[in-house]
Amino acid sequence: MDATIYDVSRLSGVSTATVSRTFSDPGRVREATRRKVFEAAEILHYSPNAIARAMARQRTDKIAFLICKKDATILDEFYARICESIMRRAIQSDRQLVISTAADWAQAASTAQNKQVEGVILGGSAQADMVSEFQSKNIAVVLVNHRMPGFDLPCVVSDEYGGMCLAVEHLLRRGHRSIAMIAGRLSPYIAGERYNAFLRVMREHGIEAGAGHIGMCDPTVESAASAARELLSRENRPTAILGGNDVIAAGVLKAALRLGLRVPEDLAVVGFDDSTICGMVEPELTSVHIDCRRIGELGVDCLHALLNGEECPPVTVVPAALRVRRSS
Amino acid sequence: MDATIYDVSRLSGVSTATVSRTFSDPGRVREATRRKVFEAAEILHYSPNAIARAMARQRTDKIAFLICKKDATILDEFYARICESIMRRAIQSDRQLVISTAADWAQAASTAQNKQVEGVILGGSAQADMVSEFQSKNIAVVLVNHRMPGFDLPCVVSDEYGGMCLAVEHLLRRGHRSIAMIAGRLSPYIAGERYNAFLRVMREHGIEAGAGHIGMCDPTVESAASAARELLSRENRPTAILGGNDVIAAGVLKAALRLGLRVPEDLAVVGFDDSTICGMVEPELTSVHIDCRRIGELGVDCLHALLNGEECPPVTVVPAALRVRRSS
DNA sequence: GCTGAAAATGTAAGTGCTTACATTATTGGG
DNA sequence: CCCAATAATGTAAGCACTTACATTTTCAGC
Repeated sequence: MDATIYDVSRLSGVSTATVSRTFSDPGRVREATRRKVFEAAEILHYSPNAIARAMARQRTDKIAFLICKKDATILDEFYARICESIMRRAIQSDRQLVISTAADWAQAASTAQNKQVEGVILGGSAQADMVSEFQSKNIAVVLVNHRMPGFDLPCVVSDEYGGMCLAVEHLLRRGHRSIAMIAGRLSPYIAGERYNAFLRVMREHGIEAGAGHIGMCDPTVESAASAARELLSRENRPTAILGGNDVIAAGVLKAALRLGLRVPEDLAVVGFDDSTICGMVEPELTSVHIDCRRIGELGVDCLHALLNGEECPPVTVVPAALRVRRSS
Repeated sequence: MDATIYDVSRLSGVSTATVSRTFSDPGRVREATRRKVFEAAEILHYSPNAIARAMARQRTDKIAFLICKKDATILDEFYARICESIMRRAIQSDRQLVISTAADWAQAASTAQNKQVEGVILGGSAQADMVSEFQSKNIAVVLVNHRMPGFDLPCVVSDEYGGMCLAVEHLLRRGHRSIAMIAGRLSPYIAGERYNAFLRVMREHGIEAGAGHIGMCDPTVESAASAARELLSRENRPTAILGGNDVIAAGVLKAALRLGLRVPEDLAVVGFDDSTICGMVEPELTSVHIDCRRIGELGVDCLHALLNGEECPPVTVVPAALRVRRSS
């Protein structure tokens, strides 16, 4: 049905090899020949068949972005941003991108196994067996927003620790002494970093933060709101609350408003991720900005390097920044 | 490097044809043979090479979801939801999914041309030349959340018109007479449907809605807020405002709160899309729920039908529903 | 105009699977 | 126990490219 390289070869009067070269390495054929070939191709509506090319070349130039369902989806703005950025960068690097959710991890793995994918970027907390499966299939793996000690995988993460430090220091500078934190059920790695940073900065300033300063909730506004209500109805309630992410912070805001507290006068609220939510709520949320774009780009770059046998730093940390808004 | 069908053939003592059948149509080989083959495959870590299979079969079982950048991204929760759903359904239908943004429309097209993709689902307002290009390449096209009169393409859309009717009727029932609408720069099709529905229902109730009842803004909270401020500072300000989507509604909410208006007592606000924003803001937003999940599923099903040469309804309308919350 | 190196092109053997067609094995009646 | 139908398997020709290697052209320098 579609024209093949043979058709073009015949019409243009050159060999199939030359046609092939004309398309994959135009510099190697003489100007005049090239023109003849393109002309014939035009007439026949020919365009190279990527499948056949992949077959002959033994490479697909295809990479995948896998999001682990447990703590992440494309529905999370956070991962959506990373995804966007990966898409863009993949295109720049002349690679096709396949996106998949780990729900179909089996499928993802088989896609990969079937040699359709040369490397994968794993977002969210990947599982060990996944990773080793990929490795055994000789598929390059890069971790994004996650780390797996023990596995020798390049990873690019945001500076969760530093980000949290910024947030806490900001609140301390504003005079807050009684600061609480409400953690959602984020991935262990992320949660750990933030938690440790919180504790350390507090301690550095001579404040011992105990269990009374830590709330826990599901990653929904309502759950966060009730956790906040709980914290805020205690004897000496905190004057500032750090949300594990912006959704949680929004929940805190809600709880505060319902309790008649003014934000930021009576209670300062700080979120994490700097998602669009921050601008939606009233007052706007101060939040720790994560450079998702950069994370995605660097993820692709790492994979690219790996696939080209180049060096690639084992850990890349993308700096976080604090976006101060009206809620603090 | 990887084991091929030949290796398995040799080790198991059957022909390559039988090995092939064992994997692609196990029912056609005898139990005993099948076992032998699987055993050999296990030992050799063999798994079929999808590229080669695609080459031989002349089909890839691959479809694409293309989002048109102009008025949509994966960053829009709306499209993210559709995307998720398409992913899921594609997997169920044993099809691989490629996702792409129309920014790289050229690339998307070439991917498709190269015969890697048998059909595409176009999200957002597709362009005519795109579509005809696909059609000329004999690639099946399904439109999602959009319609293109003149092109004979199956499309699945949400009942924008009906959804808006629900919203307006709800407000009228609540006693509102002076209802305004703030439209963002949505795609012409969507905006049109909603606008017409608004006007019709108003007129049906004997209210002539003129330019004074229509605001326009960019699709950002701030822009929406200032548009709302403008409407609300007029002589006889509206008692209810319909946002073109939830972001806009959130902006309206902000403007109202800043002007000291109570919601819903002084002003009712209704959004569109029923995104997570609705739950984030205070008070929670009443919004028209769009069944993104269903849209995605039906999109895939349509494409599936098309590819199998089956019948497929030219237009599928997914009903919308009103989620009443505290803001109205 | 001749020569040899470099550039351009051609030849043909893969790449790993599917499948039409040919061949062989199985089996239920008679 | 044989036969024909049917099931199971085998043979080998694609599928549309790439590329190592062989051959031919080109052309600068003499």
